[in-house]
Amino acid sequence: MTFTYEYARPALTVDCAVFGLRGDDLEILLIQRGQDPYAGRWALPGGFVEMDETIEAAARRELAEETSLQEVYLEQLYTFGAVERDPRERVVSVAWYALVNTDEHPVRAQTDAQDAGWFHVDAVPDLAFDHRQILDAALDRLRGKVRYQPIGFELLPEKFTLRQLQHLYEVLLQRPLDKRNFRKKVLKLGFLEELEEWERGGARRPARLYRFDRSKYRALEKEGFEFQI
Amino acid sequence: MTFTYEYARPALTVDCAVFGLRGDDLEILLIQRGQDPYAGRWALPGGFVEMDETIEAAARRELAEETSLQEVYLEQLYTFGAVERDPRERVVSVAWYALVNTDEHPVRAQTDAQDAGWFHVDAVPDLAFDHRQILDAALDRLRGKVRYQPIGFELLPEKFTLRQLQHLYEVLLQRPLDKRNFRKKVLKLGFLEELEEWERGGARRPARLYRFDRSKYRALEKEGFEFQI
DNA sequence: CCAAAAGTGTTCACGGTACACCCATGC
DNA sequence: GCATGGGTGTACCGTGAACACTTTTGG
Repeated sequence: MTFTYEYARPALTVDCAVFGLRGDDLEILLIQRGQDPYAGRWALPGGFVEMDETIEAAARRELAEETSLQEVYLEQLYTFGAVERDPRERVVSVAWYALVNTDEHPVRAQTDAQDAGWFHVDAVPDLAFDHRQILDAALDRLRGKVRYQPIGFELLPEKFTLRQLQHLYEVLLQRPLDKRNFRKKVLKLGFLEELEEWERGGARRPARLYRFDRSKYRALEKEGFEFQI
Repeated sequence: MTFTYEYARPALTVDCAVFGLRGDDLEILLIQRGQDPYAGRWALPGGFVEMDETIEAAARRELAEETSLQEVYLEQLYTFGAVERDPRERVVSVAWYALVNTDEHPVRAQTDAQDAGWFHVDAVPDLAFDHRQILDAALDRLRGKVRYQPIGFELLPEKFTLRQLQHLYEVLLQRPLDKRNFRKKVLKLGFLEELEEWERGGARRPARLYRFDRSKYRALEKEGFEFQI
């Protein structure tokens, strides 16, 4: 079956830059392409938009198909439409970025992908298409947005220590933060729920666990409150 | 001539939310559609992306064709891809917003459009498609971005008074600003060039003119400087 | 000389930053 | 008991906010 139109149309795809925090590193999820063009090359997960799904649904479907990720934080980044960005034909791609907690979201290679894996964002191999450019745009967006929107929590487990949260900001902002000032500031914001639970397993004093309270955040937001880290 | 593909493809369009400052008001440029669907309805200027142009080029071309605007500040906003957003068939639209100085950019209706006109952003008629949603997203973006990026100058003439600049921020942020504090702050930023020229024609004391110094701004930006209003 | 907007400084409160030590736990 | 990271408070400085009068011009 084929489809015929009066005017030529670009193909429409989605691509996803998926970020995760692993130990001390900010990592990006890549798949190794199984088919031409760029067979064998690493690339962002993505694929064609179907006619009966929104573009966001297409992004989620491709993530699930290629990497088995589900229910991640996903936000539209930018649409890339250079004429020659795909060597086969004109392809316009709506890029998204996703944030996942690598503990709660294990990843495995699926259809279309030979392999899938996490790479330190500073040690990414040559990528297919213009995916390097997409990745850079996603990193810029993430680093800018994390300072005034509570998206960093998406990279952490549901319950986390203040040390983990501080470390996350240090990795994203690429500068050290003062422990006492960070704690004061973030607790004063008023949307962290202090739990009666403590970290386990380390050879040291266990740290208290906190949880991001979305409803409290939304309430504060409505009152015109703004934060900045 | 027709074009045939193995898989169905959405049509791809661009739509532009063009903002201008007119007197005391923030206005949006609309065209009145000459053809179905929504013939006679007001809409954002826009149209189909051609195969040999980038999506940004498509946005600029449509603006020129429908409203005769050229060389405006243009930035990608968001891509709208709801399945039923166009009653004819599946159409995905890359939305852009533009900022123009209404004095230096007169507007007139061109091809496809019966008419073109400026509307106060709080008095916009029913719009075609999902253009109301696009306009709201553009307004949010503009109001957010103007606070920490020097895009407001795009709405003013090249030479402007501090009064005009303050007024611009008051209109965009929808709150009054203190004259003395505003002047102190904005002059201290260091990227306004104080001219030896003065306003003309008013029945009052003429105000000094200033100019936004882009190269000075870029230099400050490189040093890690950030502003916030 | 009158109306209208231009232009200008100081005080105060708050938040950001710098900075060092004791405490609790596991081994 | 010792190593490791958890947890805490204070002093200073710079920025943001509040606030009112004099000056200049055109008519």
